[in-house]
Amino acid sequence: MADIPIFGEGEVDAETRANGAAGHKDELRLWLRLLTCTNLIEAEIRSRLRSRFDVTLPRFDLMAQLERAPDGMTLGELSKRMMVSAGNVTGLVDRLLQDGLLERRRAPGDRRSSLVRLTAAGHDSFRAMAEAHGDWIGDFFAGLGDDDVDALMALLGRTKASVRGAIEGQAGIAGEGETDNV
Amino acid sequence: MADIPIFGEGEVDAETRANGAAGHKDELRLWLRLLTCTNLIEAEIRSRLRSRFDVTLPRFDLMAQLERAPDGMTLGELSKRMMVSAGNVTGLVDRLLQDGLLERRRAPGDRRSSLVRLTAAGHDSFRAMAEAHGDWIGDFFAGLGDDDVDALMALLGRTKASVRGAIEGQAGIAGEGETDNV
DNA sequence: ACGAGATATTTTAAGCTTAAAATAATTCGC
DNA sequence: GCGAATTATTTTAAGCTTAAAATATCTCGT
Repeated sequence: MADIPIFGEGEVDAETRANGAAGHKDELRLWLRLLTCTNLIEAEIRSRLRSRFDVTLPRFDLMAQLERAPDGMTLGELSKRMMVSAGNVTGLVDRLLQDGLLERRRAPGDRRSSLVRLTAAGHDSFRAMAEAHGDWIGDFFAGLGDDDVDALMALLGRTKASVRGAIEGQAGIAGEGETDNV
Repeated sequence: MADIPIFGEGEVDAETRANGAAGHKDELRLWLRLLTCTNLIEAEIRSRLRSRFDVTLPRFDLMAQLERAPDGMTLGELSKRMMVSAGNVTGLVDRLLQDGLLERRRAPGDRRSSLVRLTAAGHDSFRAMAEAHGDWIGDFFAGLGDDDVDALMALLGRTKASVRGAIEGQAGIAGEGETDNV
């Protein structure tokens, strides 16, 4: 098997070869474009955070989660919200503690877990970064009109739902109750 | 400075606080949604590649670049196309060589660089993965109609242009000649 | 109160990633 | 040809990331 095309669809050969047998060419191109957009933005944010604030993106993300939780948050909750592993959070928190941006205390009712929150320094530091970050994002999307932004939001909302459907309900459990938090 | 709101825009307070002073709320939400979609898909691909093919996503990406270059490609070219650092490619190539999926030879006219390409085993291995990969992508976007896919492609195209404009031409060099390769 | 299972976190091992410094080879101007 | 600047790659140091195993604690049924 191999050399003989099963379906004849015009210029299938070269395209299908990079594709697998089924016809997912458009979706594949869409995925690559989505990935390119995200990587482009993410790399630039990463680079600016590093050069202008000497901070990594994961650290910024963690601080962003904490900024609206004045009473602190458990590592487990951070892990869930950031969609990263628990071990990852352990390391990030360690390093932020060393930098004096976070403080940690035992959780009141549960000796297994602890709460972390921003220190005053951490809060100030984050506020400065967040302001710049917001401006950068504004600039990145400045070439889109309000209607484009709305349309993209809607389409990405459908995309997210489609992906979640494909991942979770392999057999079709549709109306997920998950709070969207993004 | 700080406590006194400069503009009064209704429910500004809570929103602006997470936002910086300017009004980038919608763009910020758009960015987070874009990021969520991409992360969702990427994490699932990563997980399936690992569990079903025992391969990492960077390795898969590298092999994908090589698949259409039967005569091989330099590490520098791989670095450019994959949009990762040169040192990164060095390590990936090393590991793929060890696994027998790549072969390496000196570049004909330039003793600084070398060419790598897929071995027969690497090619076979990639083809199997690429077929599954294409199917997964098809499933992830199955909830979108053809019109949605087209609309997304177009909007993401504009987004990419907007971001590149914001990054490169800080002062406005618009019509970049770059081949898009994605 | 006991123990089984669940939950929160840490540790470990391996790999990915980058920026910056180090090597090595090429190109180009003169 | 010589040397300076450029280019290709590797090395290094630091941090990010994950899955899986290990700890510690909690919850619940009985």
